[in-house]
Amino acid sequence: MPPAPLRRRYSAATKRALLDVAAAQFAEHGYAGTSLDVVVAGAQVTKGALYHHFAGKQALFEDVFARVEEDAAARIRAAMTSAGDPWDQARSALRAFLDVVREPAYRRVVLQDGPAVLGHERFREQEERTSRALVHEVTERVLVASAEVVDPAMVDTFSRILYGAVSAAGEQVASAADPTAETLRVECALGVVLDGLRQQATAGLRLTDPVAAP
Amino acid sequence: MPPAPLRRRYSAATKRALLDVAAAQFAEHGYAGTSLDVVVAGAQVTKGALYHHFAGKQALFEDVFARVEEDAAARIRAAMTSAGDPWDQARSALRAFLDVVREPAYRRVVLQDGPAVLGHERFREQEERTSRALVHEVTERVLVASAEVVDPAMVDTFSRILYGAVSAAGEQVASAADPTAETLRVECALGVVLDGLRQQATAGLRLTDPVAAP
DNA sequence: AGTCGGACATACTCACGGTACGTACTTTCA
DNA sequence: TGAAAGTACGTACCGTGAGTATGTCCGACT
Repeated sequence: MPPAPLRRRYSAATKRALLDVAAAQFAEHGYAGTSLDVVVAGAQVTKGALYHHFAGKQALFEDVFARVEEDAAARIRAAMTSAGDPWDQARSALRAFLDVVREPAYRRVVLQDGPAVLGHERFREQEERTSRALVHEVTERVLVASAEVVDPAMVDTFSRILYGAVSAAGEQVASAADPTAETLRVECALGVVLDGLRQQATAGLRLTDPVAAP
Repeated sequence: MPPAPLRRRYSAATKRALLDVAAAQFAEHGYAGTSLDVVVAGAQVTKGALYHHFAGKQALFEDVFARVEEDAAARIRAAMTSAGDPWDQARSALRAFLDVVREPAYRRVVLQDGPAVLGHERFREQEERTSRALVHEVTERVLVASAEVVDPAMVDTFSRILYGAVSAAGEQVASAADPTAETLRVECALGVVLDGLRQQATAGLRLTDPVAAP
């Protein structure tokens, strides 16, 4: 059965087809539950094509991972631009994230399989360029607007902790029986935390690096 | 009462040997990187023994996972009993957790491979009985000591968020170039968050469920 | 003393990731 | 313009490793 000559000419199309099918498979069945035979069959090609475009299963997953993360970050960023006040920006970003984290694809690829497949090292590298960068950005604006003294190292530490808190909040919302109700609770709880920071801000908080400080 | 059946004792020994070897392998090479052939060879038995004691690779991992988590929770709990004030308890528990999370075994088995292998569902079930229960306990004591009104549903939401924050903090410490220095920053950052809560507590915080509230 | 069942051992299957090699089509260049 | 080089796959195959089917030994109970 001679394959359609049309497909041969556009290799970018086959690569995208592979990525599309792989993304759907990884999202639905997870990394371990996805067979490359199924992927290539779904993309109407063979393993030769797959291994021509990707170094292996892990590399394929990494590309899918990056696409999912970038897409999510873009949407959160879009939902954030409107507000002017850093606190409002943080709040709208949180809301957008709580929406994103409810999608099965993001949960499966990024939160569930991501760390195990990529390893902590590569996982963090990937995050650094997308969602973590976003959280870092928002955190920095909030902290600068709140504290009198803000050390860059502390911004990093703070943003990572907040990122963990927000991720857990997202997981909580996503797995709740009533996600809408849980969203309210989560926003309330995080609101209390943020209010706590805000109160300290008005009291003249100084966020210095305890290591560098004399 | 006649002495313990000899048969059973030998059987228990082989099972423990399998668990020991498996724990070491999973901790060092991860779930996917661990071969059952290596495990049974290390335990001086064959696959027949393994599949007699465990339903499969995943079940074996789950037992290892439970052991690692229970061990960690026990150590944290032990480090916590001394202090009397809920805030101090929370602080010492945090410190103990930051130690635990720096161990490769815990990082690999629980944080990295856990969610992917067990799935979110079973992962949460396992957590519920150990570390999460601990965090929930501490959170409840702190909140009850702080707020005038505390809704149980909010305690759950709060503890999950705090758990995520602490986990991220642990990850941050574990992967830092200078873990000791990063520990100081993390404790400082989390201290600020806790102080924020404490200030609101003295101001008469009421932590009601926004869903149930009229 | 039989025999029943738990605790393994042995040998095998099969799915799946990865590789080696061949081939058609395209581009390059003398 | 025609041959050489390179691209973009297809085909056939291998090794590994999880899981299974079946046999067997031996302590325990009747």
